[in-house]
Amino acid sequence: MRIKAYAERLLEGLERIDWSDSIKEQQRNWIGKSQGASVTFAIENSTESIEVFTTRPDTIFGVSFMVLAPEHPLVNQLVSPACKEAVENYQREAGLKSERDRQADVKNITGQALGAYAIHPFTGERIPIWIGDYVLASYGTGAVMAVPCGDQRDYDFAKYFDLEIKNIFADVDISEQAYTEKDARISHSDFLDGLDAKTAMKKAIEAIEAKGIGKGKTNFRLRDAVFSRQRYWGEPFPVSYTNEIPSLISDELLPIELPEVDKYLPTEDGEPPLARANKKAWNHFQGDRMEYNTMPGWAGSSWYFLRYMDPKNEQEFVSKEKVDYWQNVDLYIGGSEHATGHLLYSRFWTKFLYDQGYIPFDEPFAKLINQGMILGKSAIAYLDSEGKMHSFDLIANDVTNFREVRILIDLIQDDESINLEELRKWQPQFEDMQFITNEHGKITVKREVDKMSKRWYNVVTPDDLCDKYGADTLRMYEMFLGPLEQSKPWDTKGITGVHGFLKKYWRLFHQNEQFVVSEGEASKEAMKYLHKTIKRLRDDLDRFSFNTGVSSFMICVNELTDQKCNNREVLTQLTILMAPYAPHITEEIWSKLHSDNTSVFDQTYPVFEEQYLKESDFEYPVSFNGKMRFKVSLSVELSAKEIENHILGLPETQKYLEGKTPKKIVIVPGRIVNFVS
RNA sequence: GCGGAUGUGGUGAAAUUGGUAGACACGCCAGACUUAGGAUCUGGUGCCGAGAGGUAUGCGGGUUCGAGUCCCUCCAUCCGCACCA
Repeated sequence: MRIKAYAERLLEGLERIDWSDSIKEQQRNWIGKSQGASVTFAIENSTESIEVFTTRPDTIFGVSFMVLAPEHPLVNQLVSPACKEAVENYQREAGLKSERDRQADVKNITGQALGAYAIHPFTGERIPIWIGDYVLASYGTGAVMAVPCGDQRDYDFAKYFDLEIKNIFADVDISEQAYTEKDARISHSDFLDGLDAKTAMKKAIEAIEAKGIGKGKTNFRLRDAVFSRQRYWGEPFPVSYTNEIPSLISDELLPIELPEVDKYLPTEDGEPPLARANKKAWNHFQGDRMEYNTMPGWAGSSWYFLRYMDPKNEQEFVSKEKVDYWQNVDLYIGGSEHATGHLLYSRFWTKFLYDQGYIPFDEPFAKLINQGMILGKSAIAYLDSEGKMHSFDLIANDVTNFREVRILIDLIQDDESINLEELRKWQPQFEDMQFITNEHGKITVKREVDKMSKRWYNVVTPDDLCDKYGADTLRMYEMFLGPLEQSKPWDTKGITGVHGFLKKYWRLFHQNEQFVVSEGEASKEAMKYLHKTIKRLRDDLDRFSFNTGVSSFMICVNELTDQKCNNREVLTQLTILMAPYAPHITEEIWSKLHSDNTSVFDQTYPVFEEQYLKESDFEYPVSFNGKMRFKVSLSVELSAKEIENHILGLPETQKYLEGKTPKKIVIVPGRIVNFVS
């Protein structure tokens, strides 16, 4: 999949979508755009040449050697007879290491001279060519022009192998390390002398292009992706082979379904699992054999949302009409772990389909919210070298000589100690374990927050809570925990608060276990709180602030309880308002409010009306030098001058002014009063 | 190393455009009703202080009548990428 061809547009599109900075930045990093130039270096006594990519063409006069990746295709041709053996040894060693290992082992500088020389395009100087595994075959051209004065890795390499380090920066000391800033003037560089980096870069590229040895170029870190997997679970390709020549299965036979196999494992001779299927196992078999590879996970995830618009369409993945109507996804809620996988591929596919004219948009998800993960609290116990378990509180300041072992969190009691009886039964290794207990005879554990995972024994399931408190309580508690985007450890300590709230809501409708609501007009106060709540919830919902939404309901129910309000109209509106948050209890209440078999979910959602909130007075906080001292309730009708006069006349004001005349009086009607002295 | 995010009570957190810091809960304290409470209700609860008051949003500075919020420096924690030329 040539995702690289879309690199520039995948970057540009980020400007137009409402995603978090962190995800956008992750995608930018992953795409890894760098601008510079490609330069071709001729090779002494050879018709071959080496192309390099550099982001610092301005430093071309600082080149004192070149480094190729050990796998570079020219290495074998260029190596001198004298260096041949050493080079081959080096290549073999580098080949043994995986790319990951090579990248992990950064500090270890290795390399080998080829005994060949390139020619500097401007100075004509001989430049020794080396190989080194700090140069990656898969990035750029797999070769670099080394400028030790301006690049720390080149500098380290040069120091280690005692290669020349030219200083081409004016007034910069490079005796200890390379100078990687771009703010020095260029020197010892012929036509670039005296220029700043930016100008020099432009001029260097012009010179390189004029000489016909290269051009300005943009490089991307992003790599093209293989679109096949040697796994069972994945969409099968509609492809068959005759004499190993592939051909497409015709449309009317689609879809090709996964065939049954005896095992989901590769065959003995290394073919993918689908090779296990016999002819009859395929719903349509053609040619000598079917394609054995399946598609990767992101094949379907990249565009499934389009299919949702038109799931029964047998002719197209989505009809023009439907996709024109629905357009792209307005809001996508998903985990940030998909930042450089699904979320990038999906953008790529969408752009491709847009280019092909199938869909009218080129970004799949207009707004993205990353919900935080609910984390688990692992319990860690400590074993000494003899296998005895020590209470954590005894050894907390030094655990270096202990081995950590994770304990099933169900065995941890409220005081952070292990239920030892249960522990012995849990796993055989603990059956005869000896314990070094604390003064209470207990073994405490250390708690650590991790992703929930079976291997950490820190998984909690919501089932018990659901049994105990009901689904509504659990649902609202999850919302109440904190901001949607924030990760947090699962902690059920506060769940009784939400449960109590729902009971309090229930009690608004009941007296002595009888359902009682009053008819007639609601009080002004009750309507005010109802509409305050409607407004708050509307704003909270706009911000996806579910935690404050739940608290808005609590405030409202507390207030209505205090007012002893059981007015039918007010409680009906509140119930509709709360239905999305606590669907079960509100539907139950609804059925008590209405005997006509309607559902609370079919009702019109309450709309905020300003008129109920009109206040005649505002309680002004009166501050002196920014410190709030007292409050005074005044009509909202008053002008700033009238407020000032009234407040100046108050005895408290005179007390805090201590007889002085204030330098300045700041009055913001409807907000604050501040005296500056 | 580069980039992103987050730092507020004992705890989870709130404060939407700079305008009463700590809403709403948990926990804790005191009380009521109870044989009992993991039920319900009332009051209190940032810290220091008997009080008046002082002080407080990671540290330090700045802008402002006024800063959790804006600007600068630093620190800590978490996450992503990392020999990318």
